[in-house]
Amino acid sequence: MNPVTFEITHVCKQSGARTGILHTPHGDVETPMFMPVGTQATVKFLSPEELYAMNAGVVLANTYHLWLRPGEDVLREAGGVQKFMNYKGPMLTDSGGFQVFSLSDTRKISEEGVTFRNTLNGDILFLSPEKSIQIQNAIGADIMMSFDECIPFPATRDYAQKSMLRTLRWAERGKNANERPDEQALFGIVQGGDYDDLRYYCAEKLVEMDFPGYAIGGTSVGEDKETMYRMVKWSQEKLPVDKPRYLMGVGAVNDLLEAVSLNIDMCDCVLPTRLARHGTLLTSHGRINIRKAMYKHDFSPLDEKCDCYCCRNYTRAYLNHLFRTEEGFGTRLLSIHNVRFLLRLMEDARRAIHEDRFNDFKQETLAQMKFDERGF
RNA sequence: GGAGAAGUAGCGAAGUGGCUAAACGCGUCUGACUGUAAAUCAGAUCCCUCCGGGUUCGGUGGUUCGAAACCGCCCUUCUCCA
Repeated sequence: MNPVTFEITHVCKQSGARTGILHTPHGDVETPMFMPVGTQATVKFLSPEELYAMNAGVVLANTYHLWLRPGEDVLREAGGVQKFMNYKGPMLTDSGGFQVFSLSDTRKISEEGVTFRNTLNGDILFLSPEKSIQIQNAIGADIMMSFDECIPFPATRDYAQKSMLRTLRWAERGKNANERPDEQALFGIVQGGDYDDLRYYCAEKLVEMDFPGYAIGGTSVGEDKETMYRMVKWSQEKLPVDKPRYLMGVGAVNDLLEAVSLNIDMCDCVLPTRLARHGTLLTSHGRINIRKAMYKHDFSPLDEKCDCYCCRNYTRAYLNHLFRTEEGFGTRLLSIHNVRFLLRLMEDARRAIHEDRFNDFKQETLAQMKFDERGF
């Protein structure tokens, strides 16, 4: 019995994009959706109450980082990450696969797994598919991810193939290692770089293993938009229609809308919270940096169309002041706004799909945001 | 009134003869950020500019091939003593 199941509720007649419901042990969430990232068992600067208030749904946590601190023993004692951080909604853990990419300076990959140099204290660490699942079982999120290798772009065909085949073997090993299959669902991850046949092959092999959901990895690692969308398109073509599709690490507005067009149901990204910490906010007219002098005397809300706590109560001038004085409240307010902004974008996307007008919605939204050539 | 110390770019502060248009910090301005080693990082910040050029280190007059730096005078500030 799969702990996580998916049902499609509508397919847009105009675009083919779909809405659905993801059923999890911690509640149902509507798709397509955006998932905020809480790497170290906290979405930086946001409380669980704030996440509920903005209808956050699924929240991510990270296997590698929680393994280092506080350690799997603490997570077990706590009764899982949800109890630990007091988040009552569904959660998902990334496997540490992204750290194979992002910590590439300090790691070595072998068939057995990946050796990391602990960036905190220099210790040698070893993460394997089995170990990743063991830790993810301790963390206890509703959805676990296969331990994969997220390869850089560009990568040679030879390397992309070898890595993808190894990621497939790791997926099989991870699946066999899951000790809580009735409580925690494990998703497979499609890799294969920028090579169509590798993407197809990987997806087909994963489907043979029969996962309750499938992710697309190895994107948004520095490639251009066209390449990224191509990789997503290839990756999802061979996936079963009735299983959730998760595009990993994508959160720019235009990318999210493109992902929905490509039948993606779930996306996650650190972008809204990171941008917030750096003073950049998302609005229906594009990105702006609140530190700019032009906002010093601007007593309008961040985004007049936004329904978030920040926009309902505070002005650009006040946020400008909070950022210039480095007051942490400003970081919290912008984080609330940016996360809510993307959640609402997806709510609007779902509504447009139900109304069979997603293509129109996408076009209108992007036009309003005045994208430059590089994108949002 | 006497003794001493100091005046460097928006601010603070290095620099005591050429490698100095002048370190560094702050401030200011730009840009970046996509499964978080990121409340971070990169660039700019005397003026005009494409190469390049033009004016600077309280003021002024000197010394020198060459001065922010050495000398004289002046102005200003600070500390201590009366």
